[in-house]
Amino acid sequence: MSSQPLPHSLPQKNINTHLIEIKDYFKIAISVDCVIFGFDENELKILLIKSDLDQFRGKWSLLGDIVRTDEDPDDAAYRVLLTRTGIQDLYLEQVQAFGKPGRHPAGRVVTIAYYSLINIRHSILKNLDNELHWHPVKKIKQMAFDHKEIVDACYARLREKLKDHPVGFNLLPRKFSLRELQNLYEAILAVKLDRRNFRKKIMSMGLLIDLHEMEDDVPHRPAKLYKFNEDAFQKQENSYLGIDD
Amino acid sequence: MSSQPLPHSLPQKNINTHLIEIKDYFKIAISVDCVIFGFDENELKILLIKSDLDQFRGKWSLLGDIVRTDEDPDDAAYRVLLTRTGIQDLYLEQVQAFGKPGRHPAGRVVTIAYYSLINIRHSILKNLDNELHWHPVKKIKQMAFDHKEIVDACYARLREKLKDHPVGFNLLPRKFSLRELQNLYEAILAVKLDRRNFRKKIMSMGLLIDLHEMEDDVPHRPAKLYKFNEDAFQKQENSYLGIDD
DNA sequence: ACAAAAGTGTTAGATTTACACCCATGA
DNA sequence: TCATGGGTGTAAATCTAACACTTTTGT
Repeated sequence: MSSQPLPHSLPQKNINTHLIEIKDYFKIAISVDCVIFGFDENELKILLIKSDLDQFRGKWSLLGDIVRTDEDPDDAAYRVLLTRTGIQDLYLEQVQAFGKPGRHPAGRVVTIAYYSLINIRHSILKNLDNELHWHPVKKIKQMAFDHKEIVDACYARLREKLKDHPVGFNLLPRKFSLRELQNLYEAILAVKLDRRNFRKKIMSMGLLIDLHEMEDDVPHRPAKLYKFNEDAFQKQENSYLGIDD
Repeated sequence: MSSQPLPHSLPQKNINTHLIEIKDYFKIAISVDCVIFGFDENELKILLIKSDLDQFRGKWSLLGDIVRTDEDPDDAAYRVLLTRTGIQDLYLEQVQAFGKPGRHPAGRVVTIAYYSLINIRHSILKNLDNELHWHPVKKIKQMAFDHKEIVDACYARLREKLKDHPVGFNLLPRKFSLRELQNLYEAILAVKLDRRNFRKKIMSMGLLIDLHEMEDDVPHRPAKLYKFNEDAFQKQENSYLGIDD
């Protein structure tokens, strides 16, 4: 917060004000890295791949790729996700860029981190992808590159998001019980929730459609099944933004 | 959310798993752009510069620069801020990357957006920077490049941040009255706040130190002056993270 | 004395939390 | 019939929101 004398040489040219030659700066590559969250066996998991780089042999890394010369980074992230999971329409959100020099041994690579929420059951992981595995988030200790830091940032973002926005549905199958939804919230937020209060809160959001179906093959009283009310959700988003209404 | 058959050609190589040649991808430049917030005349303002690029002649743009080949993007943002405002220690937070192809006329430039909070009075804007101006956020309609979009994203982030974190102090002088602080909150959140409730809430945070000084030269009853309690704030942050305590 | 903003408590309403019993199913 | 989790309501506590008068200063 302290004032400082200005350096003597102010920049006379600037990328936003003058058309300067930027070809000398084309020394940095851009990649995307995806933290793909899934929910299985009451645990929040992320999809990782084994790195073959010497420096990181045996360590796990995120799924990512170089952004092509004419590609929108968002599209690159969607491409990685489609290629690896086979899922086309999924929840994807950019988190932030990571660009410390030295973070990638192949050269200067600035990566843009995304997180994605998918239903594990919908993903088609090919056999040849036997280096792909779902890891419980809680158990991930170290990773290749700065990917642990990226995972931490994405997980923190997901937690914050979930507190205010109903994104959790993207991690569940189309039909789910309130218990499954609560397990999901408890796994992500790492807290225990009161069952009655949770149900009241979820129901008051008005985003569930009662399917009038029951669980099957459970060794106890079966639970009712619901689906997410996409239309009601869209309407809420719009009125929140002052578009509708 | 629908499943799709996998494309036939899975990538056999990947930037995170194999050491691939990335020199062919060195076609993209990285820049940083800073949304510098200041608070003056009870308005939230941002520091902008006139663009001289033909395409954007007369339009306002953010302060930014190319990230140097061996430079951490965070450092590049600090560099831009120091160079332009003369302020060394300031609040800076990365928001996200913007990288649509075609967003910059000089070529493919992916920019990392930051926002910064400064005390306008501490900034030293040099005379030769007569193209630099403070603009009320509310009045900014269009800008050069995709900078309006960047400003919107940074302003949204600031609003969210302010709801839970006491970052507003960075915009005020060291000594301030509760009225000034309330004006700041009202300007950023674009709401009217109840004076008594606001004071109660702020006081309950325990982050103000009563300086036992009064305003001067005001044509009405002078207000007490406070300063931000940096130590108490740090202690709170630490205990929240489970470090201390 | 007047204008202008500072300072200060209380009450109603809304939200959040804590908590215990009966029910439906499969084994 | 037993074990397991499903389903449900109420009361206390906390937080939020609404609201008006007196005080201090400069003019």
